[in-house]
Amino acid sequence: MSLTGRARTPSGRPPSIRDVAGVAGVSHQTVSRVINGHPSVRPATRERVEAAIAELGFRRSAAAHALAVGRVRGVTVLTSNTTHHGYAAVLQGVEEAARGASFTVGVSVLESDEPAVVRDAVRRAADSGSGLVVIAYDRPGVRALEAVPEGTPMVAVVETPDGSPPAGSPWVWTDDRAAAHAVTRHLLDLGHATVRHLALPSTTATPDATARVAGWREALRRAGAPAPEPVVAGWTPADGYAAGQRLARDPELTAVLCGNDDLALGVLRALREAGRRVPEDVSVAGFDDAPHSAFLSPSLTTVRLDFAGVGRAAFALLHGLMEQGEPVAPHPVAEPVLIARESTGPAPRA
Amino acid sequence: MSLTGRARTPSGRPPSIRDVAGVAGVSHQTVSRVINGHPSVRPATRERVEAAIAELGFRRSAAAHALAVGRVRGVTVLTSNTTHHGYAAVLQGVEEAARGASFTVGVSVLESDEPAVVRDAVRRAADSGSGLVVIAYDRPGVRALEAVPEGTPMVAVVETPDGSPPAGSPWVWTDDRAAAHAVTRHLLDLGHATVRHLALPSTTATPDATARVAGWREALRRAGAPAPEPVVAGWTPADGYAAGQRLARDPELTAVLCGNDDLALGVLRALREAGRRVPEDVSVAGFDDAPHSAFLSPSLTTVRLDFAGVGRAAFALLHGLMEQGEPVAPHPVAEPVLIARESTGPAPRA
DNA sequence: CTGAAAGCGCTTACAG
DNA sequence: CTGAAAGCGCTTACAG
Repeated sequence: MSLTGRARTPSGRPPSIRDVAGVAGVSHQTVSRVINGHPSVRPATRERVEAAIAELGFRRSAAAHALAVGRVRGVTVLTSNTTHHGYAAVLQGVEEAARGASFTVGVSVLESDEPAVVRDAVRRAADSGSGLVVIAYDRPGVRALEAVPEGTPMVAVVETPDGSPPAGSPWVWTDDRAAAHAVTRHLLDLGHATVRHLALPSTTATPDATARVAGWREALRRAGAPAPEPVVAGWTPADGYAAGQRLARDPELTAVLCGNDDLALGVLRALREAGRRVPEDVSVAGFDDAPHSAFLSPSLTTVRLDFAGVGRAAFALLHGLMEQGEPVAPHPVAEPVLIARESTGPAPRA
Repeated sequence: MSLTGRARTPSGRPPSIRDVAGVAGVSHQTVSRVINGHPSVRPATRERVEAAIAELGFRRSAAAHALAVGRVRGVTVLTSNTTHHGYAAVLQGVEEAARGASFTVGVSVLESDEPAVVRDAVRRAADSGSGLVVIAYDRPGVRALEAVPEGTPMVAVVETPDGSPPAGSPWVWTDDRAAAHAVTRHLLDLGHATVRHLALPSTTATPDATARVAGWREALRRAGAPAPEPVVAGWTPADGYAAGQRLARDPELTAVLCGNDDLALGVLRALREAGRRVPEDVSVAGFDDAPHSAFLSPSLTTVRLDFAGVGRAAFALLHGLMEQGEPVAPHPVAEPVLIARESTGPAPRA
């Protein structure tokens, strides 16, 4: 028996349950019972079968299993992106949990929110017979959510849990609203008259529908501070840099909350180039606590979000859906936590 | 016919080629010919079949197809990590190319280089019947490479193309050696007496086996510069920070080449805290040109590596292997290019 | 507790 | 150019 590959029968193909049955002196049906942990198999029989399995290096054919049962022990993640911190960390969490459950994990990226593109991706994912985790942090994701055929086991990773979840399809989210509220509050407490917001692209027509924008606006309202229009920037450091250059021209600007840490990184650079010191002249806060944020100069005030936890929770829910056929109690996800660092400070005196 | 889900036959299950055959008035075998683009089908027949396919919303069962042909139109990426820039970008490239070829993409992470862990992951990936792309930038990846059963279509993404590739399993790489040589040369040309190197963890027992270390050392040797021991740091900003704190104590230090941009980011922070200015006192260079590197302060001198291109090339090779059964000419991957920015400058005068 | 039969939805020769 | 038969490797009732 080879240490690495699957053993081969004399005929050259990998051993099937029939080969195992032959060696163990039972029917292939009994072999099926053993590999599925069916209770009614005599211990002695079970042992003979297990010995034969080990001897032949038998491994169940995933394809045959899938064909027979009509479903696959796998999850595919539908997402518009695999490299931005939040997305990548959710994917990481899903993979980790799926691996623990011996589930296969697939990835399918949504290149745009065009109906044809989204429909195709969703179809292919659903056709594979696996369960779905769709990351609906953006337009393509939200569209994909809507395109998932009924009956497909799915869990959605969303920013805001409003609207109504498709029947039987649970949602997982971090409390971005509370998080945004907390950072904004932190800035206000430092004496800033108001806080500008550099927003991520919205999932909907109205930017206010996103939890981050809503939390920020609410904190402003409660404090009686003016609420300037949020500016939609993008996702990347380059986007933050571009938006930051515009913001830097505003002499009133003393505090800005960015939709994620990458935007904040770009803003930091733009402000420095414009000769505005952080945090002496302008305070900058991010969102997510990406791995590099603690090491920037100045280090970045942000709010830590447990994206990997979200991914693990999403898988746990999906697993419940697929194995028990019933929704399960959601896995707990860590609360967002404010991480105050060097990039925020007292408002400059007027 | 539903716009989203697969249509259902009256019996409640998705339509099979037999259902299509019934509607088109042909045998299911002819339907199979049509969906596989077999040439010998009368145009009129083909049209009838295609109409029936559209009418029923037929989609071939991936499981049945896989069972019949013994292989799956899919690729699974074996990797120790999915979030670090290089790994994430390779994955992104593979996914992009695979999607274009209607291949499924799976991800399996290697949690450690323990034989049992690696063997398990490789087995499961191979069992799925898909082709394999293994990212062998580190120990777990290299171990996985060795554990792939013969006969499994595979392509390896490696740092250095030495040793011997498993028969019929092509390699893809960027020329890290030349890249490291170029950055080191850049630093030497700026008048630095020598260049320290903060290395990524090695894939082997001897750090010199890695292309980046080799290129750096060669540039030093050619210039007749002393070659201080490389220090193995890790992968993350936190690792770079820790190593940077130690380096910062060395009064001789004027130039450091980091194994990647994340390490460099941490080093930048450590140097600043130690009161050593970049680039006036110490020049710092990275490797990879990660998305944030241009926006740091100072912006980071680095070398751009086309990881996504590597991923696309890896898939192209695998695709050739799986469809033509023969190795194919490698897809071109962009040459590394030196990006000189603010973090490197003339050596300070002694 | 165990086995013989039928079926999951395709493809691969083999006829014609 | 098209169809009837057998098979891919499992699971799901149904008997006993």
